Amino acid sequence: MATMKQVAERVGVSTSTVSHVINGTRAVSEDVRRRVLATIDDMRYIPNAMARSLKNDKSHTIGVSIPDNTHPCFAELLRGIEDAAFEVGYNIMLCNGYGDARRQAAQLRGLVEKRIDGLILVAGTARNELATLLAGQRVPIVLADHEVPAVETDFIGLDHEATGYAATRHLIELGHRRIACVAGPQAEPHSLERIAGLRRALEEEGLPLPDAYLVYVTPDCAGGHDAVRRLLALDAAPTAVFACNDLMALGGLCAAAEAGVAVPGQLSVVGGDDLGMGAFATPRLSSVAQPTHALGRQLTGLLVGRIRGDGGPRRHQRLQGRLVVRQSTGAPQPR
Amino acid sequence: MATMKQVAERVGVSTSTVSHVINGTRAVSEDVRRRVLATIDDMRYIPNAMARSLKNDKSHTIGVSIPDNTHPCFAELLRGIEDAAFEVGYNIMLCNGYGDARRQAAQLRGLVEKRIDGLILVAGTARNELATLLAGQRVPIVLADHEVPAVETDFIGLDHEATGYAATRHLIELGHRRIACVAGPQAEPHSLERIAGLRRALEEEGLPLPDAYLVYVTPDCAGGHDAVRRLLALDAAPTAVFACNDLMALGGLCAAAEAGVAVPGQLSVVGGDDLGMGAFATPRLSSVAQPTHALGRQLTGLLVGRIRGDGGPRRHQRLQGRLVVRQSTGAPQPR
DNA sequence: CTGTTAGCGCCTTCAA
DNA sequence: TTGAAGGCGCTAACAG
Repeated sequence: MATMKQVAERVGVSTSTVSHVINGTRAVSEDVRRRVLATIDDMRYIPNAMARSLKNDKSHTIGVSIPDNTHPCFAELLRGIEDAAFEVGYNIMLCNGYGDARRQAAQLRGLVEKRIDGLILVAGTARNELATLLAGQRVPIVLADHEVPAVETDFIGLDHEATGYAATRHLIELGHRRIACVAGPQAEPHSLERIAGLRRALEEEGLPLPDAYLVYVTPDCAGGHDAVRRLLALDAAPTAVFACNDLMALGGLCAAAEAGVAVPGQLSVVGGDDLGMGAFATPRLSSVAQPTHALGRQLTGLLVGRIRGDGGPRRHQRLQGRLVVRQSTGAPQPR
Repeated sequence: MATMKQVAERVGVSTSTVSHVINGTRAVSEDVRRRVLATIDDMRYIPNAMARSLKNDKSHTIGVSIPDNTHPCFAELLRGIEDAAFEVGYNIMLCNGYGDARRQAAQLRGLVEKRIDGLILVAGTARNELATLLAGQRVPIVLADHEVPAVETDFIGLDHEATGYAATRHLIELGHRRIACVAGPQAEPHSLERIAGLRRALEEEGLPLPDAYLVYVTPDCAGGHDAVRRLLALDAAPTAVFACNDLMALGGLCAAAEAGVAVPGQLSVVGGDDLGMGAFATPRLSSVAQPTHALGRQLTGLLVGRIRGDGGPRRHQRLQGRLVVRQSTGAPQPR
């Protein structure tokens, strides 16, 4: 691969002249300029960003650590990040942590070695283990959607509590009083926050949440299927279910159909993400849409600002979701 | 951030000694070794991989260019790539091209500037425009699932023709004779290949494919919904549909339900990816599962091999899918 | 067993 | 308008 030196030799000028032509950083005679440019083109010279980075201590690369890029929510977040990063000339290095603290630590270490300018971190389940690792690094970090207690830095997330509240409120207003909740693993902060919102809505109306109505499963279709199957088998089955995420809601819809339970006639189901395919489920899923893509963009904007030296107070913000009513929720049927 | 020089000064040795204890590349007295290590720890020194790369001309980073990380198939592919890359100590830089040749070209240029060691490229729709750009670069490239006519390099993809054939064969064996196809955009090579497989199966049985039975739409749920709605409105509606991908199949299921058409009673639907959520659709979707994760791993393995200097003949291979029969397909109902 | 030296490719004063 | 030279942080001969 051609280097700047080779280009310079071929044109018969010094490397500093070539450098200045490339970066437009000082006046160069039109003749030389033209010849340098022509030679660059001819030799297919492409500047070495690593060498450049070594000088100015900026890699124009940001690290992104998420639990799993395959999950639709993270995929959307990642997309928002990539979009915004591209616009401002940054590349992203992707790491999937899978909630494995050891793996995540190894990855972060690698990213720091490669001198990422900043990090967007979705800490996932392994968040506490990361605190020590992160402390004492000079790399700007923006926390996405998962707070890390011991790390004091910018945070932008979704308002999961409000999401749980909005979904439950919707069910209550339809007239439901026997409302159950399908939650992800107990250790998952999001589920916990959404459950808190549900509880708040329930308590406002003096409605109970029996233990049997709160079921923890894996946060995917299989988990949701399992949970709703169990709920429907209860003596006093619920008339409505709030699933903390759409994947579980979709699984729940499947379980209801297989049990011969009409949705929304005998059971209302509301999800919590508004994934694209939920809109085409049978029946079309009501859910609380989250501004995931916007979250990615905002995180990136904030991080790049910090990299460029924006001081300003630590930001701590939660973006609001929006209830989307479709066909999986309705008034409870009188018997 | 601490540098090697600072560590060396503090210990009272030369930088080369520090370098050698870090890399274990020559014998160092146990005493010095211990002191160096302690100081590294103390100063929180982390080697600068960029400086290292500048010397040995290897960044241990590979570029991944895909159309859209949000699409479940690409998400799964990406995951396979990241998994395999992590295992062999490589990082990945992700770029979403969105089928925009200009954007993709800009991204690839950026990746080359950052001196990626290799590239995994899913060329998407913009494949021809990339040919010139790629030619004349020394960067090893592995083509994933989309061949690029003018670029002669390794290729591993999925056997879309066989997928179309298998899905259609399944419908034929169930007794269907009026089989329609929901295809993605006409320009999309995958759809074309899958349609070719469908045609082969149809022709073997002397079955026709009327123009009205081949409908091109956007390759998502909305497209599939639209297509099936139109197919069901036909005078001679099909009794079975092969949707070239699962998203369209899911949309089709939705359209059938809304039209009051029983699946699989009055209409069989088979998809072509076997996304996770298809297994929990109503009814559970029959599909042709694709080894997407394995594809990602193989691509990475191949690329890393090339980076390390594996000669060997150019590889050109297609991985086979596997029909998964669930509940959305059945024998046509006699009337 | 350890240090000195010469770059890797680029940018950037300082001189001319 | 242009060049020479030093250095970013690290590795790898080459000497001791």
